[in-house]
Amino acid sequence: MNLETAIQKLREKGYKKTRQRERILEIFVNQDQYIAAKTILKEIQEDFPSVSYDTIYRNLYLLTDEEILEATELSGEKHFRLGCDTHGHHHHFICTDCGKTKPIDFCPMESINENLQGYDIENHKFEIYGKCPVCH
Amino acid sequence: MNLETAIQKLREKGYKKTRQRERILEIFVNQDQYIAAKTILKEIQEDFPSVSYDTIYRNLYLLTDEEILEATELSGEKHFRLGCDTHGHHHHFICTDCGKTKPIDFCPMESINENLQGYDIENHKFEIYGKCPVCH
DNA sequence: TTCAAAACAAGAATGATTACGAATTAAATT
DNA sequence: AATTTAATTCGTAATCATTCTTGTTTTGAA
Repeated sequence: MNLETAIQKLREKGYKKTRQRERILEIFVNQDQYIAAKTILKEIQEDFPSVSYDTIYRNLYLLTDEEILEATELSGEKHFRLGCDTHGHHHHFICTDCGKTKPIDFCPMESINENLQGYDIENHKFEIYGKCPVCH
Repeated sequence: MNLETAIQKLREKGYKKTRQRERILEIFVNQDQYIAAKTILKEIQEDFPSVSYDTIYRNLYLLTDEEILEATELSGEKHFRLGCDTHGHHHHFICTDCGKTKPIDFCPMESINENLQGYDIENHKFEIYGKCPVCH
């Protein structure tokens, strides 16, 4: 997903293009890793010293709802990354040092052969943690 | 894992048997589900009105470190449950209503066939969320 | 240009979690 | 049983991420 596509996607839903929102998107487009909200805040503040957490969170959640970003919880903080829609549904290897990720196409739900009759499955999470080749 | 085994395990490591700690363990021994820290606090307060969060968290983390409990993050709060060491390594179905769990023996790491050469795998998480038969 | 909806800023509020000094308690030792 | 000491708890304050409130500004369409 590139910047233009994302902004177009938002525009179609009636969301406006703002400089802050664009800047937030830029950060994600340039980095293939999960990023914490406070890290985003710091980066944005370089261009807009007065952005508030409110703006950051509002946008991160909006972008997540619109499936432009994906969210996960790492050590008690929500982290976000650009959704790799080219892969469709997928999971991640996540580096516990640098936060960089590697998409994993394998989905356990395809192979699972457990009796879950009577259970209403809504969602699932599969993540592998460790050190990427660079940090290792 | 029963109460006596757990306390014995702690004693061997030099940890003391306290009434608060015993009471926390009791709660987990009697319930097969993930429980939030604040729920534990409330229950303990019935017997010890003056317990503090410090005591709760200190013990929950101690028990988790000693592998008597398992922890996971549900909707922004840490939840704990008794580790089912009878099953060895396993995963869970977690009911998003009542928090009750069903162990899942299937482990995706056994079936995965992804090229992760160069990656140092430390850990993984696989959880299925949904409604259990009772809540469904 | 005008205007309403959307978005933002500033800071306060919330809620989970952690930290800390003083007091208490378990368990080993005398 | 009394003493010792290290672990543990209590009470409270602090921290940190996140959410909320209110007033102001910006965007994009008419």
